[in-house]
Amino acid sequence: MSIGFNQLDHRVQRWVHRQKWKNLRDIQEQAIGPILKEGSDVVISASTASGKTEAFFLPACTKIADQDEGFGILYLSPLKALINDQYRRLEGLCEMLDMNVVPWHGDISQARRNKAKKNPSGIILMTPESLEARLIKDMGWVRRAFSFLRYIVIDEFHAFVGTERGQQLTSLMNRLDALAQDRDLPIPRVALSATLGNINDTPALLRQNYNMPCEIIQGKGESELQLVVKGYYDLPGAQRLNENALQDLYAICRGGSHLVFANSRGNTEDIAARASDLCENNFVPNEFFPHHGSLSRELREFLEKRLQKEDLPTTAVCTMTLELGIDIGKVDSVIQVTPPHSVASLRQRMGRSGRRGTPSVLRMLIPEDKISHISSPGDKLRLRLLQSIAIIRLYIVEKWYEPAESSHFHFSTLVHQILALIAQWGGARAAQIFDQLCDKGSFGNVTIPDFKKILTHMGKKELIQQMHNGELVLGIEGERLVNNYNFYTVFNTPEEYRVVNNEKTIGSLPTESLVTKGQHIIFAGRRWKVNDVDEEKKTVYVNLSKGGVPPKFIGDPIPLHQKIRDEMYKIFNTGDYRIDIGGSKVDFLDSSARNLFKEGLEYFNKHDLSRNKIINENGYVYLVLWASDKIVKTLQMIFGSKGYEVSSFHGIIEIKNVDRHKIENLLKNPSILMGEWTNAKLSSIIGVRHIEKYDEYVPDDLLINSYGNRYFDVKATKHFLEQLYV
DNA sequence: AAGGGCTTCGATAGCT
Repeated sequence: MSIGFNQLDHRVQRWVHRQKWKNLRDIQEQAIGPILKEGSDVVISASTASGKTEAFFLPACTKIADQDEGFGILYLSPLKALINDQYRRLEGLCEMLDMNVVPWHGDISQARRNKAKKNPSGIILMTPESLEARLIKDMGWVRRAFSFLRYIVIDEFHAFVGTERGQQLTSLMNRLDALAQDRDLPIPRVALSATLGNINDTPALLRQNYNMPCEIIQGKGESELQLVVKGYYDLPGAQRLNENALQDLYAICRGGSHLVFANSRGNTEDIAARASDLCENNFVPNEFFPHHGSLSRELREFLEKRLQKEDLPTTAVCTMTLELGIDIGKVDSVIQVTPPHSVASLRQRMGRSGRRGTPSVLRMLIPEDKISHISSPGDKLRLRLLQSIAIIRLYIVEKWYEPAESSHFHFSTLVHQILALIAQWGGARAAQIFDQLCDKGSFGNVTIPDFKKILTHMGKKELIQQMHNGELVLGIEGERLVNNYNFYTVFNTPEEYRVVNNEKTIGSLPTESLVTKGQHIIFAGRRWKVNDVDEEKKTVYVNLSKGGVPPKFIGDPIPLHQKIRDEMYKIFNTGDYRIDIGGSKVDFLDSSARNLFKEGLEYFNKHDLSRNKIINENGYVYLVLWASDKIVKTLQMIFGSKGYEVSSFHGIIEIKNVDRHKIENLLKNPSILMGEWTNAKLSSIIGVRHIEKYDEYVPDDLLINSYGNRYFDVKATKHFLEQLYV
């Protein structure tokens, strides 16, 4: 083997030999030096199943091999399922080293935790929430157990970036550093990630106060890809996937191992159930199963295990629950039904396909409505197809994907961390809290006046109170929040019904889905009749039955990035979507998708949409701007504030009963149209701004600000309009 | 008329 390999502990080397690896992969080789040196943070970025985990653990375990006191490695993961996977993968290596490894999350038994608690050593695998709980409940133990900690490693780091949980995560790491103040250097942080929008920004996201260098290790590019986009004609207003597409999907998947991404839980359920029906009609055993966040853990694990069995044909119809690195092996192909929402998630999904030596295969099935008198310009432009093509081109040609939005304020999480810090220490001074959370912490964009405002407000709401000596302690309401076990999570959890069949929980439904007794529903890929709804116990009882449609699942908006709309416009403007490979143009649309594209392009040209921005049809003025959803939302609010009846769909703004010239004049005079509006002003005319878990404890003016910056962008809109007619 | 995801948590009572 290599020089790097020789630096590994001989027991680690023996483990590598036993895996029958001929040599270490490139990233594994590269990681050895920086990890062993312990003098820097490290980012390891490579595709799924590229050996990232080993790239970290081989050298890290070498380093802590002979340390028998205290945990040497803290592994943090966004998913319990991932912790269980990693535990299984680490067991062999750790046995070889006679090293402890302990999984620690909400589903791990008390007995197991107590054992680890008495004798902390080796590797601990945790969720951020579990670490939060330990810090609050037993800081003394954490201080002792982690006093010889050598590394903190975060798996699927990209899943945290820009989110409330990400803020909590970095805050937790800072709080660990603060507990270990006698160390010369802070504890090295290692991020493992598949997709990082802009990798050079990652070090700053991993550690805010930046008193540690950071090494970046990047895996080689993607492997070969095969790809086809298939188009379908739907009846106008069709709600469910059309029969032809379903038949194709069945024919593609039957007998193999595939992942079908269908965007919504409702679609996922519908497709899984109807593909199962096809199996039944064809007298073959069912091989189609749904996988999403509302299904019980048992059902999900059953499917994950089944996917690992290579000889058993299995198709998972899934949402993003199968995007992250849960161990399911590689599949023959990925099928995307209806357009993806982002390049980043398409990339993530593609990482699931491509067995050893074979290219990854992507098929997109994109239905569009047959044109009728109710068709909107969005239908006529075939925007679903166009969006699919644009995302593919950005992925393959531009090799671009959305960077995570890391500029949000997340005041809700700040409130949470203030409470957590006070609870952890029993009390703290305002200056200390600011120093740790804001100045040196993950809330660096919060100013001192804003921080003071938040503390004052928290006092008013009895979350905290000030002692005579100036120290802050929990107030009555603060005690109530912190002592609820729901406190450790920083994100919102909607109220749900349990769905029960024969005393077994098969999943949960949001209470907003409003299921009623006697209703027939599709759930967990099967058809049921609702026998009873127990409002008290929040339980829905179901029995197997026939017929039915999926219940309503309610989701949040997923805004489309400006770059995707730019690409969509560019494709129609040039009239060519094909990809240039080695000087020849490669077409990846089937004949009906090509037809759909042609129809869209004809409509684009008919209305001269490379110059013209307005279509006047069916009593509406449609603004076809090719702007990001954020800009569209901003404009929609502004037109709304002027009294127009306005809505938007697929990025096209629709205004009812208005003269097109009036609107055109406004678009041509951005400064008049935009007036004195700011993000905050727009946000202040919205009724309810509570989005995140503890927003109700955030002062209103701060909330107006953060809500405004999240959903609107007046500056970008102004800039966009200034470029519109030049 | 029409579109959309996911994650997680402790202690104890009361039972086998």
